[in-house]
Amino acid sequence: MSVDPGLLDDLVARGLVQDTTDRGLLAERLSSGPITVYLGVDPTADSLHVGNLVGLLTLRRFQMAGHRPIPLAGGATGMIGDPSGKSVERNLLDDDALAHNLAGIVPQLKKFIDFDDGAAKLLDNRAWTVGVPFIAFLRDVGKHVTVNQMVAKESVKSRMSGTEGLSYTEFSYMLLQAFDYWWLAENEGCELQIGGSDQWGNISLGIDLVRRRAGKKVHGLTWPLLVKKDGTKYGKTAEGDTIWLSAEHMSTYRFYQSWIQAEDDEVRKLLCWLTFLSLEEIDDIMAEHLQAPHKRVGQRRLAAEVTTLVHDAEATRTAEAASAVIFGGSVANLDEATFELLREELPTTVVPRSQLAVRQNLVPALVAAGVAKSNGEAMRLLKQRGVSVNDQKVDEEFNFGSSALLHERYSVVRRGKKSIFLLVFE
RNA sequence: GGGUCGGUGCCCGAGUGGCCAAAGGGAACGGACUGUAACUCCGCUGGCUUAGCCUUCGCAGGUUCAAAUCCUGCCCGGCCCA
Repeated sequence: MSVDPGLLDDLVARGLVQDTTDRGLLAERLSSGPITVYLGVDPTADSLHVGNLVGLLTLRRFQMAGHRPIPLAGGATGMIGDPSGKSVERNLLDDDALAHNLAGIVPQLKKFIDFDDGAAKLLDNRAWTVGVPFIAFLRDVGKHVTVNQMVAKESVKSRMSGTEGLSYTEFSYMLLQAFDYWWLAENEGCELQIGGSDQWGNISLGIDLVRRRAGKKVHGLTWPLLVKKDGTKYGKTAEGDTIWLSAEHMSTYRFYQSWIQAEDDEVRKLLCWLTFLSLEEIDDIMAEHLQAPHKRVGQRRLAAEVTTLVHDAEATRTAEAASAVIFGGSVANLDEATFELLREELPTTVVPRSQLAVRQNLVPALVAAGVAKSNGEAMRLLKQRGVSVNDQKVDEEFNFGSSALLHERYSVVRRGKKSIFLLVFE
């Protein structure tokens, strides 16, 4: 089977390479034939988020170049908690939570990788971890690693000098991950582990373990963490919410919008990292974007590509349609079918029609709909002219009379310019 | 272990008995501008049944008409000494 020899150069050009083990050796190995590459994802929540997306797509890039990917669900490591990049000790997940999280994540892992004809393999490290006796682990794994080595890792150093401390449990995390690499090297012929740059310490420890215990030379590659230009972690919307891949956690409309709202300076990088567009195509898009930034060509393409990848083309179409409606003009002329579509995409609150009869006051309605967190905040927003109903600015005197309903049941409530809520009276 | 300084709202930080829901800055949020942008400017930021009441200044008690502010104990951190 042949492989694409340009893979590593492409990854570098996309800015997806932070550190690698010996670059020359890795390049040579990658171009000489298919390699088995693994990416670990711990089930810390029941859905993946954008942070995981970079890794999954990178793994997919390896597959498209002819290599064999192993997405690894960290059922065992997820029970311990990785201290890397974490400033505080984490709560341990119980079995139920873990099973629940795995059930959510595994289908997402499958979505990005092609498993036909054994082209890839999905594994859970519980399979080879939970049954290992403690004494055996200490003898077979612990003996090959010095505490000096472990303490020298940045993730450990920062926690030891900080105020939070580090439990022995989390301290041991890197041994488990190293053990995974060793197991995969022995049993799956895995020769490369990839991950975010915060994983470098864990990956390199695994490489050492494989060399000492199995006498094999394996490789590692990390990409920079996805951060904004101000240095804060990406993966949050403007409102500070995590960008989830699951439609249950974040509607496809909001997912789409979170890319539309990307900053100009970040679009190119996001296109490189989160789409399979070629660099030439990306350059063309950016050139067009710079001609007329207000058209948001880059953001639109980014949002469409990523939404289609994570959800599907249909989700992209409805999100585009919803966006056009919401940001395109007055909401008053929309037909009923469009409202039913928006209903699925926007934060929607169903209000009993009986509330209309009592001429429900606006303030509690705003709180109930999630527009404001408290009556006080609702009052403040109203006072600042920050709320509109069906594109009409309203004040606290406003009531949801029948005149406020479109098609006799819908009211579109906006907070500021970008936050939008739908009320349905039934 | 001893000494010492400190722990205040989302974050930083002022406040050392009443005028404190607590200065100032950052961040967030709303408004103007704009490209669903950046920059800039303005407003605003505990809750409530709002002339008042409730919760909040590390935790638990206490003194006082009144405590973020004083006292006691405890927990946590910085620095110095051992």
